[in-house]
Amino acid sequence: MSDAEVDNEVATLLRNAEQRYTTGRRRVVTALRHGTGPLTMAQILAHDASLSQSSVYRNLTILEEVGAVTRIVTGDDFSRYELAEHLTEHHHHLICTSCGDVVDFSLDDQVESTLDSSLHVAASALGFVASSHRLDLLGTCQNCR
Amino acid sequence: MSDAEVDNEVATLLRNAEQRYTTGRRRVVTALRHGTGPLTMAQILAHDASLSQSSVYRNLTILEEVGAVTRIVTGDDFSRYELAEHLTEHHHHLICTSCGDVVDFSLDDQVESTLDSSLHVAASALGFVASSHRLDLLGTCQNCR
DNA sequence: TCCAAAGTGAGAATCAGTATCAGTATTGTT
DNA sequence: AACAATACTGATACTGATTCTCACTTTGGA
Ligand SMILES: [Mn+2]
Ligand SMILES: [Mn+2]
Ligand SMILES: [Zn+2]
Ligand SMILES: [Zn+2]
Repeated sequence: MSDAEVDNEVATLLRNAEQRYTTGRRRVVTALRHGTGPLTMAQILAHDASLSQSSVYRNLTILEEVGAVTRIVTGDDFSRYELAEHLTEHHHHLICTSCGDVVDFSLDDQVESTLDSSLHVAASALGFVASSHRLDLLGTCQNCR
Repeated sequence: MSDAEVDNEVATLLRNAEQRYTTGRRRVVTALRHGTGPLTMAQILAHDASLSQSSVYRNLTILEEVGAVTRIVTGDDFSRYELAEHLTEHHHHLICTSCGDVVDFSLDDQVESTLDSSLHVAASALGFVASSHRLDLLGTCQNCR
């Protein structure tokens, strides 16, 4: 999805929720488009010094509510935020247990689909209706070795 | 692994770290053995009213450090704690996005092993040394439908 | 141009989790 | 058994990421 298409889609999502696509929100989306993984608040603010922390938090919450942003929790003290998968692609996260850094990665479509079907079987055995999965790889990144 | 074996193993892990296996720590381990998924602080305290919150937090941290307990973060505001996988079995979590409840589930060994090899391939392509994976299924539990 | 509704940002408040510390329990030693 | 050294406990204070508040600003429609 091109930058313009993402922008369009975010605009639509916000409009449908009767929210405006303000400059601040555009800047947050731009920040999230950068980087190789989900970003922390500190990273977002570092990327765009014109942003105010309280507004970014508020806008991330709204963007998440309308389905444009996903909040990622990895285990350290900070949440991380990324564009929702329907604006990017389905992917997963490599989480460095040493420095906490998070980067995206993807699996073959075939692995994904066999995984998905196994998951649905396991889920329905427990009366659970599955909507999505989350798969993280824990280990050590290149820098930390 | 039987109750006694788990107890033994936890005792060894603590001893090796020059920590004692006190009554309070035994009670925490007992609480974690109950339930069908990782437990929140509130659930642990509800299971055993004799426990004091600050000591349970401290002891969970120690039990995690010695490798007896794993801390799980699912996205709501509370951490959850479970016995480490080498004291139970490798498994994953169904997370209800409505009520926040978390229950364990497992996949076929075969699915696990093909998944693991795909993950290692993807990881090494990015200079990442993988040590374990984490797989959650998000959806709606039986109660919430 | 005006108005009403939505958004902003600086600071206060919240709250899960952590640190402190005086008192208690356990271990090893004589 | 008595003692000292060390670990543990639990009430409480503190921390820090996130959320809330509210006076002010911006936006979009009439
Ligand atoms: Mn996947
Ligand atoms: Mn697995
Ligand atoms: Zn690292
Ligand atoms: Zn539920």
